[in-house]
Amino acid sequence: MAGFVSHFTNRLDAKGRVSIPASFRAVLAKDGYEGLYCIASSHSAAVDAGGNDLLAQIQTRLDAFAKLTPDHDALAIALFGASETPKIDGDGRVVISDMIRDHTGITDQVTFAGLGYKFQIWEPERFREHRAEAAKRALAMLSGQVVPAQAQGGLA
Amino acid sequence: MAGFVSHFTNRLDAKGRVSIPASFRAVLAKDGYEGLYCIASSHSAAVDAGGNDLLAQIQTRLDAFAKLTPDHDALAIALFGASETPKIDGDGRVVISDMIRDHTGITDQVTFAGLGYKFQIWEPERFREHRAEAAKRALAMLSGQVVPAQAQGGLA
DNA sequence: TGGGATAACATGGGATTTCATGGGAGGTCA
DNA sequence: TGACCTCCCATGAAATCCCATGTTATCCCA
Repeated sequence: MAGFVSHFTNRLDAKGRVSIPASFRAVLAKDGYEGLYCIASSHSAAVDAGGNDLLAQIQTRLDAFAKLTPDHDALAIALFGASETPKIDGDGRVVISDMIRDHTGITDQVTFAGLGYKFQIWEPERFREHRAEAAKRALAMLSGQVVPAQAQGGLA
Repeated sequence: MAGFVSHFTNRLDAKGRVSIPASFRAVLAKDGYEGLYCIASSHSAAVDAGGNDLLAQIQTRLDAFAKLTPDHDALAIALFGASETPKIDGDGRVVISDMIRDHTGITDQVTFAGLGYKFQIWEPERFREHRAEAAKRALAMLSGQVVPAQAQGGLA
């Protein structure tokens, strides 16, 4: 399975719910995580979302520090404090929380963008801009003008 | 399960009680600990809280020193002396003790912040400040500017 | 290959449950 | 006897469940 692929835009209803794209739900089901794990992206107006795979990435970052130390506490607050685990209802929908609205600027529509091991939640217009920008960078990278950074880059 | 995730702010009632967020109660129930284990954080104006998982971490710290030694005694007094095990009532509430008020500055509202294996109890305003600070540190840590301390580092 | 039958899916809304919060009554300890 | 602590019930708001509907994509058979 290719993971979370492609992008979709769905409407928010009067109760603040959106349908998660069916293909993304299928990936989540295979991953085995109950519900959805969401965390505000530290470097863009998007929210990262996924299941156990995404959670494992974050846990790995935390495990580099010993528990009960100031470093571990600070990192855990920064990561888990900016996280949420909304439930997915029987129809495959989640409610968009205030935290997500604030961080993304979402009002009445939501764009879901697949990134393989996770997907992102965007306000549609901002996603369009971000995507155009990303396309430029991708072109530069694929043409060899940018050298891959060593692992240890920022989260996500 | 991701453990204690996200953060919530609840109001203290006239009797000094607060509701523990339902999602945190669910984690505690799964953990199997009866009640709640609380210990003042040694490095911030917060109180660490959790169940068996937190208790095990503390025990591990203690086990690094041989029993019957002055070091072990001192650490045990420091740790357990700053601890409490408040009861959780039938509605999922606990009474905020004087020790917690003194250590956190809580007056009429309480913020619960998830850190995975434990959660912290904060005075809302102090939590906001601490979180902003933690976000900065996290960025530095994740970008590799801070070297992870080896497990077994000081309790700080 | 065309086109109708079927299934999947996003969306809307009513009904129900959960949850945080407030307050009363009985019990306990000093 | 009075302050405090449990246990229990009440309530309003918010979250969740469940069913309905229209539209689009998929399937199937001639």
